[in-house]
Amino acid sequence: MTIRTRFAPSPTGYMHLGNLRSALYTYLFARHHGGAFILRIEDTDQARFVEGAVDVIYRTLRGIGMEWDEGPDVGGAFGPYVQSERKDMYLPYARQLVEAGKAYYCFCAKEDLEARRAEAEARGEVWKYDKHCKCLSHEEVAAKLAAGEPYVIRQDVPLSGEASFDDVIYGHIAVDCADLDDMILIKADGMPTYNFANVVDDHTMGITHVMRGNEYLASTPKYNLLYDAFEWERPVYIHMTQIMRDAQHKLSKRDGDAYYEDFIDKGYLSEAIVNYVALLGWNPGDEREFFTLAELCEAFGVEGMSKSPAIFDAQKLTWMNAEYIRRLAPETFTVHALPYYRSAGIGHMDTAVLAAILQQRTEIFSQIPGMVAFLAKAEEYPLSYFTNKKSKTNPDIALDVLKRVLPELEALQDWSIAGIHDLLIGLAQVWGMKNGTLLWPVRIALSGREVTPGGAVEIAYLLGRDEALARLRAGIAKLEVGE
RNA sequence: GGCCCCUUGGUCAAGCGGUUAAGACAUCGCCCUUUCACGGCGGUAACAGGAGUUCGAUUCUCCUAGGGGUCACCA
Repeated sequence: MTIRTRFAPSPTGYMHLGNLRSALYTYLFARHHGGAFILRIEDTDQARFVEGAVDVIYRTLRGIGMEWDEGPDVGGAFGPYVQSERKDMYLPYARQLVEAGKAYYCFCAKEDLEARRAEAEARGEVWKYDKHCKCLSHEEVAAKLAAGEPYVIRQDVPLSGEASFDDVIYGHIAVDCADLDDMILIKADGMPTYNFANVVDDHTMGITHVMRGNEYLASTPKYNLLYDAFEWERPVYIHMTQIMRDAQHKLSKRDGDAYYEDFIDKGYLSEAIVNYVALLGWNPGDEREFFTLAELCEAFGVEGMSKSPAIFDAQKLTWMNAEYIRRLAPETFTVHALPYYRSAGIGHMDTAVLAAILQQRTEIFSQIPGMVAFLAKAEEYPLSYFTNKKSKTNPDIALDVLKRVLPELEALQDWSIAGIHDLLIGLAQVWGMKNGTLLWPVRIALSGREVTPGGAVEIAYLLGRDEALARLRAGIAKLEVGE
């Protein structure tokens, strides 16, 4: 048997990380077993439909490399793959169930139901549909139907007995039929409910393994009653955990950083996000942490899936992203960094040198402008920056050093990294001082910052001769004035 | 509230009757060093609680507690 899995998102906006991970696991499971991965769009709720959301789904999945074998835009033998285009196929299936005595027409008005529910709750009872309309005779039903009375079709759940199934991750799940409600299959508007459409779609599309969030765990026995009523073979169920923001709340839309796009915008690498998310709730069984999508396909298995929810740790994602950045070829780093260079006003500077000083220090690309702002524009700084114990320097020493360094640099022919480096290090040696004693004041005067990416040499080079010398002179003037 | 599920350091997480209870992130300290970062070395830190079963429980069972999910003509 060929394994067939599906990812069935609702087009309601951007790609939530929880959804992304569900899609990923579903994809990985199919690929690992040489099966098919199907994309189905669940858009039965037109009220929640968001324009362009389907494209977001396509773009995100493809951008990551998760290609689907069947779906709305690529076709397949089990189409259509958009639920709204399948709306006519559900009612016949529901009628088939009515014929078989596994479902029934219900004419109860919404208001009546709500009243009865309120009564039950007032008595402290749990409301369950009372099968009021199940007792209607064939004639009564036919009459109401003929009269055009609005109706829904409900699943007829046995009053007693046990409904159970075995989940791959959670094991045996059993619930008492007495606790199950007669859920609505077809709504008054003729459209199927999500639950019913899901069962029909999954079966008619030949889905063998249903992978979905564990919020469906408790209702799955009900789904299976439907499969049984149709005499369809039940799929294998794999319920997945949620991603949490903390122990109490799941990662949700209002956290502002629950979306894949949010992280891309902040300068995270797609590969790092996917890698991190894959590890949230799954482990390969060995010590590996870094995986390409292909490696994930190879390593993935349900044995490694966790049954308890995982809390999203932005710090670890950031660490992983930094690792991915460090492993980039310098040229690739530059491709990602360039937009940020431009916005920081240093787009004209030597990208090889920028990469050399920034790549090891960049955790997320959006940090770059803040790190390099001083290169584009000199910043105010206090004299206290010239004091550093380890480098054995203070404003007096700094003034002396800078005054002696300035003419040497002015005379330097070769304004390159090597040229500046050899000159400065050479001077420190000749003058018999620690490298730091000479380099610290120079770097402070050049950058105006205590902490900078790169050292005095790189900064002097990037600034260019004129600007570097100007900043040195300004530093000397500042030290002479003493403020 | 009924029903279902979950519970190893701050976080991810290994473990599947006998371990000094891995590893990673974070954190702390030291080293390297031209600041920071990178890198190297090391430290702190966990089996929710209680009964069983067993020669022996983190591991199996039950109970309690805490947390989550679900009880719609929403998906």
